[in-house]
Amino acid sequence: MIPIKQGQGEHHVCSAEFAMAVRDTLDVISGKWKLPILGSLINGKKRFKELQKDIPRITARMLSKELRELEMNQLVKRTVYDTIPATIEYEKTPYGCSLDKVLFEMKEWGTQHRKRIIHKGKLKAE
Amino acid sequence: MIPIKQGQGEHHVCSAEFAMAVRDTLDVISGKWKLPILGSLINGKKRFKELQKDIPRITARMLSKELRELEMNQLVKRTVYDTIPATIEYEKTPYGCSLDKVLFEMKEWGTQHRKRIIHKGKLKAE
DNA sequence: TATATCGGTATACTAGAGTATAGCAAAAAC
DNA sequence: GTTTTTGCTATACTCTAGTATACCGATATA
Repeated sequence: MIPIKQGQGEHHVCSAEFAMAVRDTLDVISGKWKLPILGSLINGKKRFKELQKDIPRITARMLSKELRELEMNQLVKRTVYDTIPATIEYEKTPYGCSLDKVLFEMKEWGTQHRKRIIHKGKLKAE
Repeated sequence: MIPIKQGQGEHHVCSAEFAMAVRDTLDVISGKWKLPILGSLINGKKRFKELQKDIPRITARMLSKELRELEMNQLVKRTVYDTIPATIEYEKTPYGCSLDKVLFEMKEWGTQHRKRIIHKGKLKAE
């Protein structure tokens, strides 16, 4: 048995809290359709059917569900206009924009990571 | 029909590429155990059993699987020492540390988001 | 001989995320 | 009438992430 030892880690609460906070953010933006939806709303307000047309292959069920979650997290605002048939608009809130910094960092890292890893055939080239 | 219209969004390729890059990052760090593992490796090298002890309730199967993924993404390095029984050490790579900026932003946002949302009873208080 | 340790793998299961399809109410256009 | 539009919901399914449990070979320890 070789004496390999070094930094025999006490593991602090800190790390668990860190993980929780990161996971909270993760929960808000993960799911197959949240990013496409937020992406589509960058260009301004959109109605339900517009979002559907904008996001290929999304089902009404998923669009509805994800919009509801985004709304609960206050990233998206839903406005109902009393027309017939009902007009309902979705838009990114200012708070939703507070995520931009996070998303920007993730985009930067993801971009370079793809370049780095793609050569070894790990990521789907698409 | 009320003429509600404004920013009739042409939707660019840009947004899809953005979503892809963010998702690449998401794929690397999501999964139930990746953050706890990276957290445990902050304190230095660890052996398999040490990680198991450090991360309550993780199964050998998941630990092994997640470590393999982290290794494929070059965030973690696996070193085999020719002892008996074999000694195997895992450690965060310098490249793994390049994620720190992203994780920091996610932690910051997640922390304030929990404070913001918890009052409305959306997040599990834990 | 039996048991423990190390670093896992194999097999089978469960639960949750996502899909597919049909339908609804109310009015408008044909 | 019948069909179309809007913004969804209900039901049933599939597929994948994660869990539970047992086991492996080699060696050391009792």
